[in-house]
Amino acid sequence: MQLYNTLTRRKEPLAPREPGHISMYVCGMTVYDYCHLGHARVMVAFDVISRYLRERGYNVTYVRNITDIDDKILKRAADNGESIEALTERMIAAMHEDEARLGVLPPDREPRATGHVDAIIAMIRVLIDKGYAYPAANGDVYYRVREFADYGKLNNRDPDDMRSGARVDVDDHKEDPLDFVLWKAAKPDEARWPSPWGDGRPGWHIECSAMSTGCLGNTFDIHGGGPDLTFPHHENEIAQSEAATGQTYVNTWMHAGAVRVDEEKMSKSLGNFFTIRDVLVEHDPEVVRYLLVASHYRSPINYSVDSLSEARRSLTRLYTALENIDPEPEPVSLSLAEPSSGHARRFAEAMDDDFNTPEALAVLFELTRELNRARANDTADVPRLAGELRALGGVLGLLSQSPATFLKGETALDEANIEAQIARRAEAKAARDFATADSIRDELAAQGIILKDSREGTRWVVQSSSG
RNA sequence: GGCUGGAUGGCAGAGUGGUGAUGCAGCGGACUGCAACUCCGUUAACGCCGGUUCGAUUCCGACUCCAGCCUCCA
Repeated sequence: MQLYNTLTRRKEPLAPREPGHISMYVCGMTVYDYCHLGHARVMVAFDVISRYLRERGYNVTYVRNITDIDDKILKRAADNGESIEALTERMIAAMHEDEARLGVLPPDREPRATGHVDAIIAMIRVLIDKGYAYPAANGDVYYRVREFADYGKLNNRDPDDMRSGARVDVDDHKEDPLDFVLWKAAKPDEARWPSPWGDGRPGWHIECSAMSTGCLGNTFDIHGGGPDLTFPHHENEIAQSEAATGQTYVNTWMHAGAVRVDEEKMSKSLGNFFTIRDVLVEHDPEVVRYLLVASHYRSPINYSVDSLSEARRSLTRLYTALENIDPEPEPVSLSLAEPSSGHARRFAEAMDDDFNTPEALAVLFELTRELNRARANDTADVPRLAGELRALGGVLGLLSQSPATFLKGETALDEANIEAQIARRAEAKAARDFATADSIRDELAAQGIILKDSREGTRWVVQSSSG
């Protein structure tokens, strides 16, 4: 397998530290608000990655943290007049709900910053002892960036070129403007933990260093996150972790592409974000997931109503091929490490190449065509092909619902009435009263119900208003 | 200004040194009472200028434009 490594800026063969086992840490959410589509992209991207690695035979330990103490959380809780804990618990529950609806499997571990303050303090202490950090007079503790020779290696940045003051806050308490905070002294009435440097709370970057190495060891295989985390967050994680342990922190850095709206980056700070739950009011979660998987995980994608309806039409083609399979699709065991069929092999080749999901989807469509052909000819391959389509789709977290559910939607339609209309139309057709038959079909069409005649009778699907 | 990445047919989106991505849309045909679904066929692309090569969309260089990061952000 080949994985693109942000650190080296090229694809490299996957070489797990421990044969057959992959340790993966992904930066998760700061839980002060609902998740938006940018979060969805990261969750889905690494969900697909972990699913595929497992399908490929690796034993994966997937850790994704929750940042549950942070300036934005303090502010939001105060604005809402609720406790920090009430806010974060509410948002964590919402996040779990959102990801479940998107078909994202839970990570193996979900450590929270507030649950690892001891480990954070211990790491800061090591950094101070080694001369990489210093307590300041105001009670903060800072990381001494100039002390870490490799600083900037992830982003190809030279500290000497990062003109102090340009966009970095000049802070009297720092020795150097590039230094960043490891421990933040608590102001009166702020949430606090005791520490050797006074009451306070962890800085943002240090929690990931402490939790990732705590869960996975000083060196692990894959570290992932959103596109905007490469600097400074991940650069700082490297500085902290490698200074503290003296070992390589991460072998492969992986970053998802940005989600844009109207050609502008979607972000909380710009306020142009769509929350997952808002989008799911109008759209099937699997359509959203399809949209996210239809582009390579590193490419930027533009979110729009049009792109969603196109995703829906594409997914409809896959589900249509699986509709009313008789006999039932065969359960297929894929064994993607040594694929048996041509489709599985090409699917695996695509995914082996840095998780090329668009190419993998192309294989699903080719399989779909073959399945449709087999159905038209009534060949014995139908259950096997259908089972294979389902199984390969499942690796991407797609095709998980029944075709009828997807195609007919969750609408509160009176199915008995629809069937009665269809029966009435069948009678009219039998009597060659096509005017009546067509008017019945038109009436149903006006309600968004599309009829499809076949040898076995008439089936119907709902044409989504959103495409 | 610095650092990354990108520019592919009407749209979305992979990929490749010489032949078909794929999906949606279009066109022709089959199926159908007519449609829808499906199938068969088909149109159509590689930002710009140089270089390497028998041959470049693919490799190299310049240029133009776009995006992300450099500030909390997934």
